[in-house]
Amino acid sequence: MNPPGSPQFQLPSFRDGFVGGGMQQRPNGSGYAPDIQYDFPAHSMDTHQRTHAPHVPHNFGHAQPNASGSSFPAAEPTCIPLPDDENDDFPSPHLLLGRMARPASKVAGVRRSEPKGKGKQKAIDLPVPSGSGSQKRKLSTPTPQCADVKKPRGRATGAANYVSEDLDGLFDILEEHLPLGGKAWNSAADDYNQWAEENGRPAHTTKSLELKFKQLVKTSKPTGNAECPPHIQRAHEIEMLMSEKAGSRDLDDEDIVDASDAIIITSNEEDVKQVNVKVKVEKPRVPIARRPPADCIATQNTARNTSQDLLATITNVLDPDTRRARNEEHSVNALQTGQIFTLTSQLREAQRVADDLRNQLMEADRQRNASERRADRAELLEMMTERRGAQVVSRKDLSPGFAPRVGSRRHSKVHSQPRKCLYRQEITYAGGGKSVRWIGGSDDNQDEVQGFKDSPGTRRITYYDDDDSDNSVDPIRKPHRHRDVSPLTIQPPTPYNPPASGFDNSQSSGNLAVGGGFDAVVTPQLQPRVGISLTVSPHCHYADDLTTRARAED
DNA sequence: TCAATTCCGATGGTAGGTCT
DNA sequence: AGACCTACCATCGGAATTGA
Repeated sequence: MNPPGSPQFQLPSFRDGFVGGGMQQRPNGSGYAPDIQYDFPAHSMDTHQRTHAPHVPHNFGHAQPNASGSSFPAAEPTCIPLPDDENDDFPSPHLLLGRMARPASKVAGVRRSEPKGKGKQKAIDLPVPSGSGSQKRKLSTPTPQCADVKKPRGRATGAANYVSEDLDGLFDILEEHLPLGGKAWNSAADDYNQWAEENGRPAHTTKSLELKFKQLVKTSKPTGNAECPPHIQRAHEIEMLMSEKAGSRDLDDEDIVDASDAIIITSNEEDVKQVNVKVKVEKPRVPIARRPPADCIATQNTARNTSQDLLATITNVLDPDTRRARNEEHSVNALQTGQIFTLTSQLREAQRVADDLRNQLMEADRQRNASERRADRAELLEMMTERRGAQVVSRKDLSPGFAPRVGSRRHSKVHSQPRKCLYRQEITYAGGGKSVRWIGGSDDNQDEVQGFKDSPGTRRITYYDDDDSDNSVDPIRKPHRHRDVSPLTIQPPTPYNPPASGFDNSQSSGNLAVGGGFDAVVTPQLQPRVGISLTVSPHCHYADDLTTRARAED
């Protein structure tokens, strides 16, 4: 027998028996493993117990350890003789367990192709193949090939501190992205670096930006100064937006446990039975309780008994009143959600109808404009035809497929009494666009009667005509007596009916000269009097005569 | 010079997915 | 259901740099 403290008495710990650490000299000299709990006092051990490992049951294994090594009947598993030991003592547990203990033959993960380390160990031990595995680890952890080139620790050379400008730019980008995960942070960091490049600021890595932001968020209040720095305040605001985006918020203790709702668990069996009923607690939709930082937990719950909090939370969850109230709240939420959906769909439908009506209005406006343009062209052709005296040309020949308009506000009188047209007026609007109107009789001052005023920049050009200008070669007429709103007053030349023998019917370009067999150029003259100068260039032998007659002034 | 700041690596925890 | 794997995150400490 070896007294405690002797080398023979020293036994390995249970862990050492499996790990293979063997027997080691303990610094305390006792030889007991420090991580073993003994449930009997040392003074109560008899010789038999003190001889053998106190943490091994006396009937542990196949044999009852015996110093003498005497055998027992084979029927007793405890009487199986032990192999010879060099110490002639109870064999070490690690020797016994080496034969008895076998690892489980069926364990999870045996189907995996190759053994891998867990978590970071895998990334450190094994090279990460490209395109698979952890991208994050692949970036941050060097592979064995490049493990020799150890990245220098500490701050990188040339890394500049954050200044207010950098923080403002970072806050702007974070406020736009509201990153919640790593990918979002990468995107935000890309934008920030792009912004930094444009503004001549140093770029930072994603982790640096994230660390800086979270460092600002968790900045504690300085004692003695109640003013929160603006950048920290803005960081808090952005962090709040992130929480809202994630559909979570911090919960105070009052939100978690309401003392008035807590129930008391007694030893009554009926109460216990009620409590033990399985309750499927529905997951709350919003808000989700978000775990506060560890330091917040430590500071807020320091004085609170954790078990009591847990018990209070459980009892609160299982409270029938609380459950009923929760169900009612869920019902109300569901009803409100349904109403919101209904209103949203109605709003969307109304917007769609409004868009359709707007499109129809625009289409009708376009059609109206096109019709007016066609009507103007038709009227112009009609007037030109009539003034040529070509009565043989019918209207439908001039405008095939276009029916004459009847009842138009602006042109009804023109159509009904085309010969009453006294002059033609072209209106060029300041905002673009142009309109042509034929005015005669009492219709010429229609705008004044209706109170219409020309907008600034609007220009009116009026071509005057007289009823007695039937096919007259003289193109010059006096300005109409009714009004002359434009400094340029031009009367179109009366079409010239060429003789049957070969005059060409060319027309000059522009609105200053129209004619058959000659070109007419009208030049306005404002000094000394308002008038025009008309130059006619005939294409025939009448040129001299026509030029002489046409040159006139009023 | 030194406090503040930044970066990096290490460590541990958590949650979700996969596999047995 | 449980073990394992993986990604992600928080935290800490050391080292280097920055700027007052």
